Amino acid sequence: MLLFTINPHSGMPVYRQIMDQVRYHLAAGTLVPGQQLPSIRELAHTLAVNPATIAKAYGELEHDGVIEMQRGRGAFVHAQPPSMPRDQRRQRLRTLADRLAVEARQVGADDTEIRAALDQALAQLNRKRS
Amino acid sequence: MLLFTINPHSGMPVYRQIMDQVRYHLAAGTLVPGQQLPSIRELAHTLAVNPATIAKAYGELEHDGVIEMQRGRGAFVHAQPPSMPRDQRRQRLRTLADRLAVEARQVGADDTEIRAALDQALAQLNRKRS
DNA sequence: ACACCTGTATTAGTGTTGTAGTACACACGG
DNA sequence: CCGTGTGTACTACAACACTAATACAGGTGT
Repeated sequence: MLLFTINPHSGMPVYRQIMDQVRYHLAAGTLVPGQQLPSIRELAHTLAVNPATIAKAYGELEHDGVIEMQRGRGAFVHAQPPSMPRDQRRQRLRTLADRLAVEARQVGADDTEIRAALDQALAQLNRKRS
Repeated sequence: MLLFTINPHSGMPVYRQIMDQVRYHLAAGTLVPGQQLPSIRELAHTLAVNPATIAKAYGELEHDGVIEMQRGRGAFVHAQPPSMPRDQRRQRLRTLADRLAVEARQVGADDTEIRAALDQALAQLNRKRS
């Protein structure tokens, strides 16, 4: 199964597209803790990009505590997901929610529309999780 | 009243901090359609940055239809806010909501926490609006 | 021990971003 | 008409981002 696809002309940097997709699949449950990821070289080959680009994506993900890399073995999604202290998590959530709220208001959306969009996004993640 | 404050060492570009604050105040109702903004030079002076930096922020905001600039007169928030077609707005909201959902899951938040954070963010905007 | 897998480090090139400086052009008010 | 406000256009430059190329080093399995 092909887990990743990239668009080199999308304007978004390749390494970031990789990161986003790992995060997405993790949030959706397509990737589970402990699971092995494609090796740097393998993924670089199938996506036709330089290994250093994948290495950068994986390196950042490791720095964020999302995945774990072992020489000679490969890359794996971290066994126990990075758990934030509740307070710090609350603050982070507020930052993210503020951003959504402001940008949504910007396009003229009201509270109901915004909540509905969030509900749909959460529902889709939960559906894939099953 | 001082409407803007910036942190040159935050890592986030100054012009983007300006943009975010204009958008925020607009969403919160602190800035209302038609209202005049501080001039490029004036704001540049009070924030101690180069006028071109403010010009860039204002320029982008104008390109996005948020504000309107007139030579010799000044900058004003656009009279009628940019209204998107419903479909396009729905799609945009989903993109924003997806991002929030994925990043929130990343820090281990569950649906209830996420919804609560959004409710708080919306409540705060509505409160200032009054 | 060896071959082959893995990630790591270093260097470099190319483009873009962010800010600054400076000079220009239009609009208003005396 | 002229001075002073305004936004605009241009160049320059340092910093960073992104990707690539290449060589290195540790782990695994036979």
